[in-house]
Amino acid sequence: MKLSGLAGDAIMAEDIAAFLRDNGFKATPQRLAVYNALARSRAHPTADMIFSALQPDFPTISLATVYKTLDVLVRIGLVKALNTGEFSFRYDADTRDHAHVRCERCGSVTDVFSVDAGDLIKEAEAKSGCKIASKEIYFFGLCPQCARGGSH
Amino acid sequence: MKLSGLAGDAIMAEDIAAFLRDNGFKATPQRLAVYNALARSRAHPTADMIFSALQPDFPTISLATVYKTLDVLVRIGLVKALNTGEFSFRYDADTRDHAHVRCERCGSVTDVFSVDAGDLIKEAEAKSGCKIASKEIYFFGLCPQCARGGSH
DNA sequence: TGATAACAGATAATAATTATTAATTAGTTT
DNA sequence: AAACTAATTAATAATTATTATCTGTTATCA
Repeated sequence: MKLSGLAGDAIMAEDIAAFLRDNGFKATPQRLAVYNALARSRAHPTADMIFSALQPDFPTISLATVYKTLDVLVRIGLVKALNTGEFSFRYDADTRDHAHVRCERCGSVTDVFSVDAGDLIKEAEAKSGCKIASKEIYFFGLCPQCARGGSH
Repeated sequence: MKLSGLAGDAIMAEDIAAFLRDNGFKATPQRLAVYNALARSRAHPTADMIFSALQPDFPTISLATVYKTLDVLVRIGLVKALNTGEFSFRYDADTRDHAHVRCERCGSVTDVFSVDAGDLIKEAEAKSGCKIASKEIYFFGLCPQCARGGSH
């Protein structure tokens, strides 16, 4: 089975269920709920933010379940973990290659697509002698709102 | 006062002391020791690793002092904090612009210099509408030793 | 040299994440 | 469709990284 990973062409819940099963995991309501909450959001939420967002519909879900589910989703490649230098990890259901900007005023994290990094990986391999599989690019500054001077 | 930030042309301990004072901080033996331990290392150590490395010479230093010192050093620009997606922060006394590779087998973090493909920041600003001040690039894969097949 | 604000060290507190465990459930087998 | 079984959940305890507090000490400067 193949999944696009494109936020634009929405991944269906049924696809996610099948993909979990294909990878030897059970497709539980909790797992689908965590994935859907993440896919629905553009805020790159933390585990705790996802936990809070699920409270209305899944009042009995445990924070530990959210953590374990995110770990599973990252391992099977449905979700990416972001480390923007904050107190905790953020997560992104959009697995397309893209960079992120963290706003140093309001703390928001914005996507940046099509930053043409050329063949950074090839270049880095040549320079370092490492075998590189992936990369992450983080920018730091002000989001559009904060840059315009601050209704924060 | 101006500091090069170049690991190659070694920053003297006396320079660090003066730089701390210029920025309104006291130049204590503990602070110089933390800076020197970091500058001496190429391993991008965590606070705890620095704390351990200082035990022989500073058996009474506190882990909290190491954390507080690193915070000061980062704030005055003598040190950079790295988020390589691990459990904790790493630190680098080499403040020149460069990327890092984390080895997914042995956990080491390797420097990669001169991978700067064009003006990523300008491009990202145009694409995202953000005002960007800095960037960090992280690669993930295998370090030279592990890539060669594993004396880990 | 003495005054004083900044600092170090000890330790408690907090926050994020992981481990444990007993009860439940998804997916399979009859 | 009912039973089986291993995976999973929820609750909670434990762990780990980091920060705050507080008291005695020290670097700096007049």
